[in-house]
Amino acid sequence: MDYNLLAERLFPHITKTPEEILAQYPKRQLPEGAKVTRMGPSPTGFMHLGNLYGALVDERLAHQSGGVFYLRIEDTDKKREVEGGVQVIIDAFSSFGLPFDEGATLEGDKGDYGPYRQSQRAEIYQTFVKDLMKKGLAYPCFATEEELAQMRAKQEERKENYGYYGEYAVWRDRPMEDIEKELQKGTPYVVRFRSEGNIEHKIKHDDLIKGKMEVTENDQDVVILKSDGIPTYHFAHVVDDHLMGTTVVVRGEEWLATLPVHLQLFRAMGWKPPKYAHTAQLMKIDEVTGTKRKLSKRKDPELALTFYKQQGYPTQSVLEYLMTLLNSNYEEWRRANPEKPMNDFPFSTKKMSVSGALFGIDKLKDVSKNVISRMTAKEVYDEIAAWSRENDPDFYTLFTRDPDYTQAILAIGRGGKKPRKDLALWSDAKPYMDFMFDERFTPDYTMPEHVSNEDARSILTEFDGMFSMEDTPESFFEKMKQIAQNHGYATEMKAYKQNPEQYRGNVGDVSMVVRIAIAGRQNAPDMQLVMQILGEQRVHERIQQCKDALA
RNA sequence: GCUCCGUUAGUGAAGUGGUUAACACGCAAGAUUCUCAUUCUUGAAGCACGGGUUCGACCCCCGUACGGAGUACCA
Repeated sequence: MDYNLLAERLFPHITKTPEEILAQYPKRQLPEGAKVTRMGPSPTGFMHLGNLYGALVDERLAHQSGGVFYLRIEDTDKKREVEGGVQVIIDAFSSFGLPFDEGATLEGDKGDYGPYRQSQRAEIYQTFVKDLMKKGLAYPCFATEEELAQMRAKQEERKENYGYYGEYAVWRDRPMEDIEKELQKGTPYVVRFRSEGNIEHKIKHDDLIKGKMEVTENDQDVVILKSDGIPTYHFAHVVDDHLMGTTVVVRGEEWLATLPVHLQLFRAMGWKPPKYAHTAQLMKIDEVTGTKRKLSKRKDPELALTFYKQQGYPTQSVLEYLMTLLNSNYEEWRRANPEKPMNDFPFSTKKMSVSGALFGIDKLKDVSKNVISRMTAKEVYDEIAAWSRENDPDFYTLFTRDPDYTQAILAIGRGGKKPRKDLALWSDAKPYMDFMFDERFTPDYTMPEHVSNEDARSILTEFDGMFSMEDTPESFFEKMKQIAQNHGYATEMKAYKQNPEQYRGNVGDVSMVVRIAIAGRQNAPDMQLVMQILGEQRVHERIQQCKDALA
């Protein structure tokens, strides 16, 4: 068999040599130890947490080492490609603030190692395939889908390993005449790699996350070029990551199974493989079976990145939470350094979980409360405004009507050592503060159990006469005590608890009556501040409204 | 079927050949606060199972079970 002849017969249009292409991708000039990572999503129109999870690892590894983080669009499967898919990818990452140094952008490519869309690299891949073929390491395969299915069925029946290998690799050593005959007929064909691997052999692999392990050598003649002339992931990965100078490949552990194929291809090409970091699968609890399982794009649309934006999770919260999943010592670091930017954290793949990570909403919310509590009122205001504009236009109108007013509300209990942590999502803002807007003020005037409506009215009347915008929290509470005393309520909690029968209630009840009148509910932030923000007029109005309702 | 990976409280997770097996979320109780939100204290709850190696194993080895992934002209 003349392999040169075969290669020329199949790839007459490929005139470049591998050397010429290699020359276009010079070694990157980077400082010692700098890592080059890449994000390689497919434009399927769907981005999920797993993508972000991996991207965060990529981004941290690169930028922490002074390296490069780039975006490569892996659009080798036309069937799954979705219109606007690239836009979805770029939007998703930019909204989470993960900056790519180079790669595909909406305006085209940025950087010297492109093109960064695999669909535009057909000639490059084919050049290397042709070269492989000349060396007898690749061959065309004309097996049809039906033939492959039959092969599989036979293997199942015989309880043999599935796949295209050994005696099943029927096109592996066909004479040129057979090939020529199929070509004449115009039969579609793929190109397969000629594997010399043996499943009796084990390969040692040291994974950045999983550590040392042994995998079985690959004996399958995998497809490297599909019938449309576009490579499979396996081949594109090897060619691109070599040419583009990737030093660390971060990908999901589902790729572990094909690692032997990739290692084999690197070897055949005469290239040094990158380091690999296989991340644990992001899991969820299946609602039906109650068991853990890999999150699925089809079944779990709620795990799309867009879901979290719609629900109103701050992007920073999602990132912080993912970081806690990624590196278990992150939380500890965050407690010690509450003010530092996340990127100051020394991220390490060694601290990553080797088993699955289950995404938990409760934990996310906890992280989010802390994240939001660290923001200023202005920042929170801007975020809620942006969120509600998209997702709750009615509330947006109210919320932004008087920015100073709204921000004053948001400023209550903010800053200081023990900040309030009322908000986990931007959507929490509405129930938290809606009583501050007259349009949304829907009071529930149910008084505490042992406070009669008459008492309540009397308390309110007295308070109405005493209230002053000049009050401080201290003077306000003094007034509460005074009213309590005048009505036979205990002024001290302790005194009341010791002898509850001696009082009609306690100062807490008095405050509660005022709170219910002003806020229309039993829990609200600091009343004195709330009243200052509402203004004298509305305080009086609300007290009157409550008294009327109780009459 | 075959290959590979995994298994520490409800969840995430640290960790070591000899420990009272961290920590966080959640849960429960209590304290503080006029309510709530905070904050603090305390509590319940764990090394999948069976062998072996060893003076000693959660940790090392071998099985079993369970879970996951892959086994495509998808990535």
